[in-house]
Amino acid sequence: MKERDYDFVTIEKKWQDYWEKNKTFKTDDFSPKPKCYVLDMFPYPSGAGLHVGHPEGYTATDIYCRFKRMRGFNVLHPMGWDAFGLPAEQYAVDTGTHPSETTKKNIETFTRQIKALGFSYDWDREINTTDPGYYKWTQWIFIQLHKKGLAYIDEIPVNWCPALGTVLANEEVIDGKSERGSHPVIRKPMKQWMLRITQYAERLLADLDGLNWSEGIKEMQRNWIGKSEGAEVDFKVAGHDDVDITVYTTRPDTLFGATYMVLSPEHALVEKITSAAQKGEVDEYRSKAARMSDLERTGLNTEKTGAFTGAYAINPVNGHKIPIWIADYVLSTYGTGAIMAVPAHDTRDFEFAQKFGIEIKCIIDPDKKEAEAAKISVADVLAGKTCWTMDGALINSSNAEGLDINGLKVDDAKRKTISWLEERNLGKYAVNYKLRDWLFSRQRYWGEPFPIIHMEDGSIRLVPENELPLRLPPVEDFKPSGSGESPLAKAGDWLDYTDPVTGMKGRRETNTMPQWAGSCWYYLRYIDPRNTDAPFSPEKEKYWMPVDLYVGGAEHAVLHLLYARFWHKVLYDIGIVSTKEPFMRLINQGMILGISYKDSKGVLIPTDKVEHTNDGPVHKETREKLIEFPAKMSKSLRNVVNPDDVIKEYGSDSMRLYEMFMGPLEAVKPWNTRGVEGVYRFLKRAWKMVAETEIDDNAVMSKEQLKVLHYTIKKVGDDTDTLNFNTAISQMMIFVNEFTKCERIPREAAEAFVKILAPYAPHLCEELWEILGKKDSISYVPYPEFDEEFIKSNEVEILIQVLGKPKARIMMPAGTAAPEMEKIALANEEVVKAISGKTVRKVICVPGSLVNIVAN
RNA sequence: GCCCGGAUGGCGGAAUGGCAGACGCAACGGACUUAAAAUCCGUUUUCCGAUGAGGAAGUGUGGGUUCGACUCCCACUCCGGGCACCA
Repeated sequence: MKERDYDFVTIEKKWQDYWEKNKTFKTDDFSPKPKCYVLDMFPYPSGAGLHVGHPEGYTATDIYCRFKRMRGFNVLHPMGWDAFGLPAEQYAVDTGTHPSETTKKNIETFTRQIKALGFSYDWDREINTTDPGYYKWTQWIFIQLHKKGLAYIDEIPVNWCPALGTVLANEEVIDGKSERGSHPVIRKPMKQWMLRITQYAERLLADLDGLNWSEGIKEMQRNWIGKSEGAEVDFKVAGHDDVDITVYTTRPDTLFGATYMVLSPEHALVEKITSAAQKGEVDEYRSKAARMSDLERTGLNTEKTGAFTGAYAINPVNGHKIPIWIADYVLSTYGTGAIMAVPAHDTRDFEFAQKFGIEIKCIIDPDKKEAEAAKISVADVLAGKTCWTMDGALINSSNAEGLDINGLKVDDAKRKTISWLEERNLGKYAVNYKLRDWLFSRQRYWGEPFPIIHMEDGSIRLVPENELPLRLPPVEDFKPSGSGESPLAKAGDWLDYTDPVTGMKGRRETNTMPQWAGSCWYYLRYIDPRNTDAPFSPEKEKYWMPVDLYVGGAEHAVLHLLYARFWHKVLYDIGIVSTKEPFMRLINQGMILGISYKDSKGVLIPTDKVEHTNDGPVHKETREKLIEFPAKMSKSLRNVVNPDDVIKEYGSDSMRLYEMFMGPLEAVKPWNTRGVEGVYRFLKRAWKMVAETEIDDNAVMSKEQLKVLHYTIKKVGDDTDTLNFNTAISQMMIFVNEFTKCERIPREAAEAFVKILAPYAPHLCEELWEILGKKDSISYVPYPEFDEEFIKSNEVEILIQVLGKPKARIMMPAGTAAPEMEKIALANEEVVKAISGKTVRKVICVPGSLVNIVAN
């Protein structure tokens, strides 16, 4: 018996140093082995450091990578930093510290924390989006986008936040307030760089089908792209022969029910068609709408407002004159900014018509079954008292010019109406997307400068590619200019440009790119991170792409993934990447919640105000009983768990194991530090089983031992491959429970166990591997094989049920056929008792499992 | 409002349509110890029964399909996430 303690502090330090010194995880650029590219969403290195949510995904991918290496794959597993961003800039505004210093410090903390978890990254490929050697190529890609006509300047209303003195992106505005600081946000027109992502809408939508992503995420992207099909229909305006108004509708079948038209307040034709009598009212409404923020306009306030223009449109299908209104429930940015309103069959139009007393004309006789299911009275619909948006048969819908859709179902009526409109040149089939072009500039310092010069003749010039990177200039201070321009407007000489040939002067673009830019292509740079002549070599790209597994938080389900896919498709179109899609398989790890407490009134109590008694948690001061429940980790609740503390107490192998043992990777799970204790005990038992037990080189294992050993190899291998880490760990616990019964552990069992545990607890297993007398790292040792023969049993327990209720269990030889099973079952004493006095109607036999006797 | 998830012991969770609750936590009982910690062994879904033998119920609710349903279908409730006047 050897006396050794499971000294995780020493062991973990030892092997982390070993891996670093030996560059154990350095990845070959090319290899005859099959490749496997496993990617983590790289973090923004915040000042707060890592919390327990970060390592969840990182641990999962690390286990998978280590497993794949043992299975003979050439694995690419890199890490880097998405290091541009607002927090470092705001800190700079407050303290004058250059964001690069803050960023450097934060990256050091993150690196230390991540390395402490023993992840097998190839650190030689570390990248940083703020490194000029990296953003040189981000700028280069922008130039390619510009050359393809995908980047343009537009004057558009942006989210202007007076308190921050800067413009915010839509994703940084929550409920009309800034994400940071909750300051009010208003709309202000400003010249902005835009990217034409809408040009790729159809491909971004269609190519989702081939991806191995969860349906939920794909659906979110589909909804975001928001494709709809319908028609554009041209309406004449009475008294304005030179004006046509085009509306977009998904319901061309309801044209006969259109009783008014609505233009968005910003619509270009409003001024032209408004009658003198209505001008005052219309102007007032328009200026009111312009002053309103997005929140006020689209938020909780669903009360419909609008103003009549005094003009009338002519319905192309029946020549009826319908009033034209303006209302802010019609958006200028979607479709044509104008709609035909069919109050009988659109809930928004219905509300509006009711409020303003406009005619509601029913033209669909509701489907009886659907009406009943929706608890809607058909009579009310027909009388125009209730809105009906579902299927039914068209009524009152024919004209003298050959259009008759009466009696048709909605779908058929749509088709027929569109062809009628197209034949007469009154309208056409049309597709629309909710997706908008991407606002790509920020009025900030800490981002990639645009490689753009505004020449004094008004032209726009690209910085020549051989002059990249265009570095961020030093500035006096980082405060926003206040006018909306970025702090770069204060960069003095840096701004000036003189054409070396013509002498024409120009000024550099002062906007910078958004944080998304760097993260849109980082997965490509890892492939060839130090290349100074190209973003990456084509040969390496062909070998490594696409990413086989991408793991990250669901908060990036829409924007990051959509933007990155967009850039990738552009790079595909210019021929520098070989795949249409970057990420073949995507997993979103579930959020880890903290334990929180509330009192009977539901008031949240910070964790440091809680005392644990035998009766459960109570409030330290009031002694009131508290309810424990999981909630998002937050500073205010003081329920944030710091990985450093966990590692200090239990070691990083325990931390890794617990993160995976909590539950399925994709599920939302509450953190419970007591649970770490459980996996820590398991590792100690595993240590004892191998390191403190005599190894038996010549052991002959019992049938039961062989079965547990081989089943464990199979189960852990399968579960690791499918990322079901929690059940893999359970099976290894079962293995330890079985083999700690031995006085001497069979070498074969010990070695196999250390190998299958190695991806999960790599430090411990390297140490155990050394104790087992091995010289080299366990990282590339082939994964053990199992033999099905040992897993099969000669005898199986067959459950005998009567009417589905378990009555007896009988051992039978494996492979007993159904008729034989039935015979044995019916002869069983318990069974005879259970069915006495009853007639056997039917016997169901499932070989290897059960017999169910139907008797009554 | 719409879309997507989810609901299983005191807790985290496990179960190709085939023995619900594996594995772990917590709790309780025991061993070791002067004692504690650590460790080891055992018990633990609920109810009836005597604390036994035994029996009944049970996977959010109500129905259905099936010899058999946590699993499939229909309706509903609650919780979480996303979107939100997109015509």
